[in-house]
Amino acid sequence: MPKVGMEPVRRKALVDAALHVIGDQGTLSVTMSDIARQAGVSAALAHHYFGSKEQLLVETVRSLLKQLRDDTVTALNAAGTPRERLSAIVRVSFQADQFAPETIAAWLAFYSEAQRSEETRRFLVIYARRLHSNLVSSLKQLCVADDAQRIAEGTAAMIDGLYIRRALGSSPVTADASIALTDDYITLNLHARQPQEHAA
Amino acid sequence: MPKVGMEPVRRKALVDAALHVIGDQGTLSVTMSDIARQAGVSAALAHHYFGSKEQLLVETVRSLLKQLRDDTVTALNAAGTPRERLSAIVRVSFQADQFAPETIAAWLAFYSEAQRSEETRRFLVIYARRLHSNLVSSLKQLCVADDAQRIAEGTAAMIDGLYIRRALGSSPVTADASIALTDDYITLNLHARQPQEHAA
DNA sequence: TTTTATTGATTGATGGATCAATCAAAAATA
DNA sequence: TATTTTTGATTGATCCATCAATCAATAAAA
Repeated sequence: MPKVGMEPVRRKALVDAALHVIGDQGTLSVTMSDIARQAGVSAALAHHYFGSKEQLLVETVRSLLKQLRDDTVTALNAAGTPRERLSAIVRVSFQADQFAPETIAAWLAFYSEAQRSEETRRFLVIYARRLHSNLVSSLKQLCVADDAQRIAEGTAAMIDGLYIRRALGSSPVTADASIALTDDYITLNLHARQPQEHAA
Repeated sequence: MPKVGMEPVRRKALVDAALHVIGDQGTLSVTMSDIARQAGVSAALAHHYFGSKEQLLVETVRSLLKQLRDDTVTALNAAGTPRERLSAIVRVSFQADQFAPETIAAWLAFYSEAQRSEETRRFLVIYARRLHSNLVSSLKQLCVADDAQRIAEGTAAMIDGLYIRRALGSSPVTADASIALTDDYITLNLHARQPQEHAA
């Protein structure tokens, strides 16, 4: 069995498995065995490569975050105008894999974990900052800096809120509806505060 | 010791203790011992009155929800116009005790739990529906029904989102700022879609 | 043969649940 | 009023399952 160079393969498999199982069960209280089984290896091997469950979980948030960042970068590169960039950011947030119930359940679990794990909180704060910063960056080209901050704050909140409501699975919040709602919010704000701006 | 009629007293003490401990630790993975200790009784007594940890947790969500409902009813009674009622709903969501870090941590933990516990999800769905319904009820007097639905959806999402961002404790989301942001969202929407409405 | 990969077996700790045993107030009885 | 009986309240001790973590052993490269 043991081909050399398995480490990166196993690490990835385990992180993916963790994400899968966590999303499926909706909690971080999954066992190392659950994760290992999903990855097709023994629990002992998971410990061998990650040292502890906590470390594996940390790597898992990191991975979740990286995925989102990569998607965002790609989307931003394809967008031309500032307004298009804003829509791109919104769209990425609600695109298929991010908005899948299991993915949201995993995010939720990590948000809860952030209350305890300093490292997890750090990662989530990074996500929040990045989203905010991306929004502000485009908004500043469309309105005054002060408004840009406010609109970014509201947009970010709405995105996160739509996630939560989706997690409950109550109201049929489709991805498209979520995108429309968030995009409308931006448009509304820009039209309300910007008319006199084109003079500058 | 045993004065008769302790049951309601103990139940309340245990539920309050559960809320306290859960909010403090930010997770439902608190032990019955932790809760019982906080309530000043033995773990065995908690089992005696609630049968299981799960049941105690369910009663705890119920209590959290009841608190919010009572506050909302009070606020709505004090509000006159539909627009005032909307602001009242928003204000209640961010009022001191609801917006306290421990309370938010508890909410978050329960949202995560809803992925597993059918009963917990039921309660949270009720909360979501009630919020939505309260919003729509007032909005319909200020704009067309179709818009009312949409605005309610966005408002609810923004409220939930601001909660999450507060939970992270990153950006300094004060209660006042949150109220302003949400209220602005409502105002903006009403002004944007309503001008031609006064003709009807 | 040395190194890397891998696992089954084992363990220490934790925590939910159960239960037999107290304790004291209240009610019934004398 | 004094005495006995009953019952709710309460707990310490304990059982049992789960789980993270460790380790010694095995198997396949190199």
